[in-house]
Amino acid sequence: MNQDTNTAIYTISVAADILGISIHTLRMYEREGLILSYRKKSNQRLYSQKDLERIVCIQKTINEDKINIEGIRRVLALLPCWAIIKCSKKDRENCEFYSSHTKPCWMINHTNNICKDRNCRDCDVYQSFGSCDSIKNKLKDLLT
Amino acid sequence: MNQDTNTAIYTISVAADILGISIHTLRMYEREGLILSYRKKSNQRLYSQKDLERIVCIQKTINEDKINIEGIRRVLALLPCWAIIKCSKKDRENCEFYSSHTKPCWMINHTNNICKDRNCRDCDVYQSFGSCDSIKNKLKDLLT
DNA sequence: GAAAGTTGACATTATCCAATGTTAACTTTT
DNA sequence: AAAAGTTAACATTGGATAATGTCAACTTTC
Repeated sequence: MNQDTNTAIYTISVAADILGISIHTLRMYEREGLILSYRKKSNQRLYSQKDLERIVCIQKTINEDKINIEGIRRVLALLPCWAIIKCSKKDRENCEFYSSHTKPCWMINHTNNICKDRNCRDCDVYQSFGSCDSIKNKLKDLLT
Repeated sequence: MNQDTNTAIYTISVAADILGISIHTLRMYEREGLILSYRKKSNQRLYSQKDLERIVCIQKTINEDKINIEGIRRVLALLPCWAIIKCSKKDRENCEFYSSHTKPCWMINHTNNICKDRNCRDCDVYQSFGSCDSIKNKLKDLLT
């Protein structure tokens, strides 16, 4: 029985070691809205295998594709979450993200709509970027 | 009777003067796929008022929003042209862009589909970025 | 025919920024 | 109690890159 790739097991220093980067970088990516880490009750970060893959993907985008962090954030901000999780007209009206375009939805505090009780880390929207293929594929799915 | 803002009247040096940038920059933006200039039969570039607005928009995105050129190109590459101009299944199959995600559609040579005879400069897809508001609005229109 | 346009290549410059280091004050884990 | 985690602020560094400049060979406009 394999360990679930979704289970957060690595502490920040272990994750940094595996990835060959510094813990600063991991915290920066999170501060910049590119990743969300799992937090224990004590607020300690933990990373899953899937998290690591996402981070590798981000590194590739920065170092090989040469898109800067602000650019990546804007691309992520284009994910049409409302269509992905199928939120209602009312939900959209109560969503700060729906009329914004500089930050991904998971960087916004949702207090008054369908996302209130959802965990962004587990959400399809956040995970659209996880496998390193373009979010364009997501758009293709959604647009006939 | 006002001059049509779509009419290309400024040569590159005049446009550069008006914008306060060098002609090199204008050519670079074009080489990078951010803009398309009108060309006379002799291949000389001409710019319209609308072109200038688009360029101001690009400058803002680079200098104020701090997205680098590769980032802008990727954002533009996310425009779902197939949904905007409503091309057929066959058109999509014959479209190099549909399965690419690094370049805007207008950077790709269309030889075998609906875009073959279209002028990208006049196309809704290219002009989605013209007014400096996000292409997210375009996605909102398209995704209910 | 002079001025301004074209492409392409190569160089430079000034700025920016991703990544890391360091320190401080504190909390949690082991 | 030591090791490792947390946030926050500030500094540094190395490399990238947006923007210009220049030169060459040529064409078009005026």
